[in-house]
Amino acid sequence: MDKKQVIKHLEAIATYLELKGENAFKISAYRKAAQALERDDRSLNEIDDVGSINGIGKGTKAIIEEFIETGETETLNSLVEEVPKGLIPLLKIQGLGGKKLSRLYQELGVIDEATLRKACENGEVESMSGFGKKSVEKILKALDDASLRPDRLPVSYVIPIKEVIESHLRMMREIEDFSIAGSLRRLKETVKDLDFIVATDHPESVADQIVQLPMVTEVVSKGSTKVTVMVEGEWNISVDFRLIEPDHFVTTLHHFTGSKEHNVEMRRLAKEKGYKISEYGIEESESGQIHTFTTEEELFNFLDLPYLPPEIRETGEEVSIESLPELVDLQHIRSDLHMHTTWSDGAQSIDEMAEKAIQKGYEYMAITDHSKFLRVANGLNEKRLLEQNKKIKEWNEKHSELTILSGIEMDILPDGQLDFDEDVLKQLDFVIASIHSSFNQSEEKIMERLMTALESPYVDMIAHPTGRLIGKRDGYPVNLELFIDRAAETNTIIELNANPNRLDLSWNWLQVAQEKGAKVAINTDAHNFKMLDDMKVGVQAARKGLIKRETVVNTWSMNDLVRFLKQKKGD
DNA sequence: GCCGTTTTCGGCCCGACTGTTTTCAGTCG
Repeated sequence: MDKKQVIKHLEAIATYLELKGENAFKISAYRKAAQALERDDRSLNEIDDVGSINGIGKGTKAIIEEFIETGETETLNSLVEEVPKGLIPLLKIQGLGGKKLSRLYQELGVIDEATLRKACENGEVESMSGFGKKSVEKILKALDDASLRPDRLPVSYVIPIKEVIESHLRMMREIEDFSIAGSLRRLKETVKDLDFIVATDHPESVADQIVQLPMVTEVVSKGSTKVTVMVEGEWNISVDFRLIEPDHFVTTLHHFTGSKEHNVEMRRLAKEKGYKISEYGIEESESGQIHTFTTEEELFNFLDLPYLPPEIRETGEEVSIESLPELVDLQHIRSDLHMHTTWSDGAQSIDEMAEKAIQKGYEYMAITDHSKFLRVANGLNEKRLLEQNKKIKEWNEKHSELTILSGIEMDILPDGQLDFDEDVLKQLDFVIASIHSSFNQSEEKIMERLMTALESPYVDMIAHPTGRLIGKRDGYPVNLELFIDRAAETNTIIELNANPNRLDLSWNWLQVAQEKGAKVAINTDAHNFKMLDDMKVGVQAARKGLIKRETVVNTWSMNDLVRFLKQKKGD
């Protein structure tokens, strides 16, 4: 029995209560209890008395204890008997909440997708009070779309959509300021929809322009302060625009950046101090005076909080942080240590990549093409690698504004061997080891492969440690505790691969890595120069894990990095 | 269902929009 199971059980109770149309506060009490348990650092065994946790009272405590003891609870069992299981997925349909669904069940006998569809089609739903023609249309459409789309979309899918929308908003003259908000601004790995906050004195006109945008395929709703549209692509995604007066921009942005838990904590804190927060400002409860702000920094400072960047506004715990260490920021980045060129499967030459790195203000960078094992990527053999090495030396002699480190992204072979011998690796400035093959091996075998790389004094960094592609594949099985421990002990750098498909290692494990003293590099793994821009996404992901500037080796000077790498080799 | 030196009852974060109503409940973020 572990904590996750208990959390799931409490959440299941909440969902069933919702379907019963129970009191909303009762439902949220169960959800709060689940969250409280999740947020507690301790494992289930380490918690003496769950009742002592804030948010868990007598009732929930009894349920938790019953569940731990017997693996089930009377509460959920009777709920399951009362409420048909098939109703649960129907809660996801826009516009159907617990109350309405509960009525559909009780009055029409709707118990699952099929019966709901039938009740819509034969006119029963439309004839119910509170429902009408439009409700039926919406439900039917949702039922048709439901199977087409995953619940949440990978961040790599939505970033380009966000950027196109931004380019249109930038051209609208009546918009004073705008920003992405919501979970994309917090850089969740997957998101449900997009939220934009738009400051304007002409909301009607701007709303008219927004619904005319070329990517908009459907207008879901259009009011004086909010417009919701659908954007079709491989998957459909809904996009909200909040149109607000410029004075309210910052408080609205904060509000809709969330997370929900963050907002709840902020409001609680504000209330303690005698204020009331809404998207329109912070109101003094006594006098009714409303404060607005020009930056989010001001807003946080007003409540005596340090500036909390969007990425860390997740669990609500961040609100009680007393002081925040200096987190890594895009401006701190001095290099990119993982990229490819036309020598293997990249699209640009060494010169072109270097040119771009100079434009970004980097002081140094590493060229790390694939090694010979990766034939599909035109991996370099020893001869070509040393040729490239020579070319890079020549480049460095001609240029003073940037130094290129000669590197390689060397495969860790399926049998655990490294693709190059030590006498070759010795001649390089920066050696990356990574796995691109045999993902389906056992965890034991995968760990053997990773350990070989970690133990080699010539391997400086492990790239994309789990091999995952967000929303597409899970990656190979890694014992991350073990991996991180050994990386920290051997001073092997752990990569945060900034490619939005990867974000590997993930922020939550990076946080563990930092605690254990491991060093991190944020790299783009660029295969063309546009991809060098992914650095900003990588930095966001790192901040989400509260990664400090000093933990990230590519914020260091080149001399500091070279010294660190030498030490590792025992020189 | 949880919580509390403004408390053991009556709040619980707050506001907008839709679709259905004739003033608002339900849903959503």
